[in-house]
Amino acid sequence: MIRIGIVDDKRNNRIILADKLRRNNLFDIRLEAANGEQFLHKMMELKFDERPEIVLMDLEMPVMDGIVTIAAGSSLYPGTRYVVLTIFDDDDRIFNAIKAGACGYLLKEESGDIIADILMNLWKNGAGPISPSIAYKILQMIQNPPPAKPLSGAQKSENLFQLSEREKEILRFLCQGLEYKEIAEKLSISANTVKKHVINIYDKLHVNNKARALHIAYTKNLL
Amino acid sequence: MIRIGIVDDKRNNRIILADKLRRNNLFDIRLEAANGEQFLHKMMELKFDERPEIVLMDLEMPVMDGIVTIAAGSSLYPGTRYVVLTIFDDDDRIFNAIKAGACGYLLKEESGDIIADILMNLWKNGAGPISPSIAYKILQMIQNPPPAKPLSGAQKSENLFQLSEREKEILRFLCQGLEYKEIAEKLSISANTVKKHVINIYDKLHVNNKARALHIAYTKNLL
DNA sequence: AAAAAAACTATCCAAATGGATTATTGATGA
DNA sequence: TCATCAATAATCCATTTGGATAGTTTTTTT
Repeated sequence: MIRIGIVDDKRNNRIILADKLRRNNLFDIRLEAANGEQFLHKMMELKFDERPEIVLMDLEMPVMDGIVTIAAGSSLYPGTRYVVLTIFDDDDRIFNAIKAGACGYLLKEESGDIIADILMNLWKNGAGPISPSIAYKILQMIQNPPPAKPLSGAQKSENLFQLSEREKEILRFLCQGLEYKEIAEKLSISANTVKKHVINIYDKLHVNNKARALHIAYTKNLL
Repeated sequence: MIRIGIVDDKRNNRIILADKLRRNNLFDIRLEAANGEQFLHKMMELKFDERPEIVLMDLEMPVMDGIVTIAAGSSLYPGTRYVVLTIFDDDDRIFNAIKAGACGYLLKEESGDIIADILMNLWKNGAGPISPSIAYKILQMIQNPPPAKPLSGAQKSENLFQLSEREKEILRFLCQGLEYKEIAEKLSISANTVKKHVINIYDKLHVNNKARALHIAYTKNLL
């Protein structure tokens, strides 16, 4: 049984999808959530070996958008793979999702059998479902790297989490292991302010402690 | 009819592949070569509209290696697309081949039908053929760009800090943002013990807080 | 000029962390 | 066999952190 998570804001969609998957006895729906916030929260509460191995993620959601959710989730819980589920075959969004850490995408209309097939394949071979047009975009990206960028691996991830300049600055200090009051001194502000910034950063990254924030910072190149 | 070229040093491979392709009447094998040198020579002798539109290129060849051949060929004859055919799916070579100008990458074991399908698709849509498992590898390369390796030799920073197995284990949990008692639970030991280990880790890394320890862990690949 | 974001400051409180010290057990090695 | 070391565990104590809440002041945008 493959442990599956479903994130979609429409309750009906979740039910339909869960039904499709339950039809053959290969999938165990372990987690349902109506938005990213809820999803991350539920993931946190699950033990490692209870977390879904594959999460089907809707992109069009209120509260916390699917791409941000994948970015945060794939950093925090690398044992889980994310497959985008969407009604639109919109290359750009899917491409962004993939950069955020998704390993494939599926259209919602696909039949239960096809979805089941693809998920099985993902689980067995680690090969995610990727449409030819997406694969081609990826290729082009490698062959023609975006202009005026150093070809060294580090590319700035485009402010996926909407951190302000000040927040990024403080995140960098955090990564260096400075304490609130040390950062405060460096910036000539109060330690209370630093703390407030840090809490705001945690909110934006959807985490609740320094280690997790740094984990995202390092793995998503936020520095 | 799509004009095809096949470059492989094993005569037998060329024959098998040509047979696979000839089975349906879509492909016209125009050029065969046993190595890069020979391939480029034959290309030169052909008129523009006789040259293959797609070349299937083995990588493992004597005299002139497939990657160099693609690099040269794609410069000299941009009207021809190159698809790498190989038995190995080794990340570095894929990456190099693609940088050299290959527009797709196929494993030799793929069935004739699949190869035919993919080539047709390449011809019609310009979308390069990529086996799912290869596509996934490319994805991963994009998602985790290989860290620009700083120095030669001692890449395998073999336990530079002399951490014990237990300590490394605990360091990994720390990086995931777990607290002492969560780690304690996972390992079925006391939180006090975890704390002791953490302090020992700090000693070995010569740091005095979590953020600095994680900084070293991430930047020195201790995970 | 008004409204909306960012940045700044503060206080209270609970929880987590770090440091130092002491002690038992089992495994490894000289 | 004796010494050492890794792993285990506990206690005391000060400091740091996380969370909630409530403000003020700049800056930016509309």
